[in-house]
Amino acid sequence: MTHKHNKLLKLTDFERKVLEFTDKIPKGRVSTYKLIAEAMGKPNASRAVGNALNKNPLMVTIPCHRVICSNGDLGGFGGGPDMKLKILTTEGLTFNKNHRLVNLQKSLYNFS
DNA sequence: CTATTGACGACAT
DNA sequence: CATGTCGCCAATA
Repeated sequence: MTHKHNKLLKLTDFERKVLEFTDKIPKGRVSTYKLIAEAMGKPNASRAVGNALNKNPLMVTIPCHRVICSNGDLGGFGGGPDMKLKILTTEGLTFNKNHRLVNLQKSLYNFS
């Protein structure tokens, strides 16, 4: 614990904030990299948001699988896109043949 | 300080 | 719809 990996304490403010928002997304709903960036007051940092999530795939308690692309596309995932799809499907969401979330608007969680 | 690297996004083809 | 290009941004080397 002392010299081992305690990533939690190495988080930058930006990363911590991203995880805070992500943690608010309820099961069965999703948000997007873009929306989180906007919620943070940095509307053009969607890419950085994704990178922040990528750095912390170890945070099992935080539902990073519920963050997808603005166009409904799946987006990335540490455990692989197939796993992300499987989890979200289990949570009640549906994706079409083009790996796009069906009825994105309806599933979007509103921050603020 | 500069360069590179991505779980992105908007647009053009 | 699929793919490519370019702009953005924070973290790292």
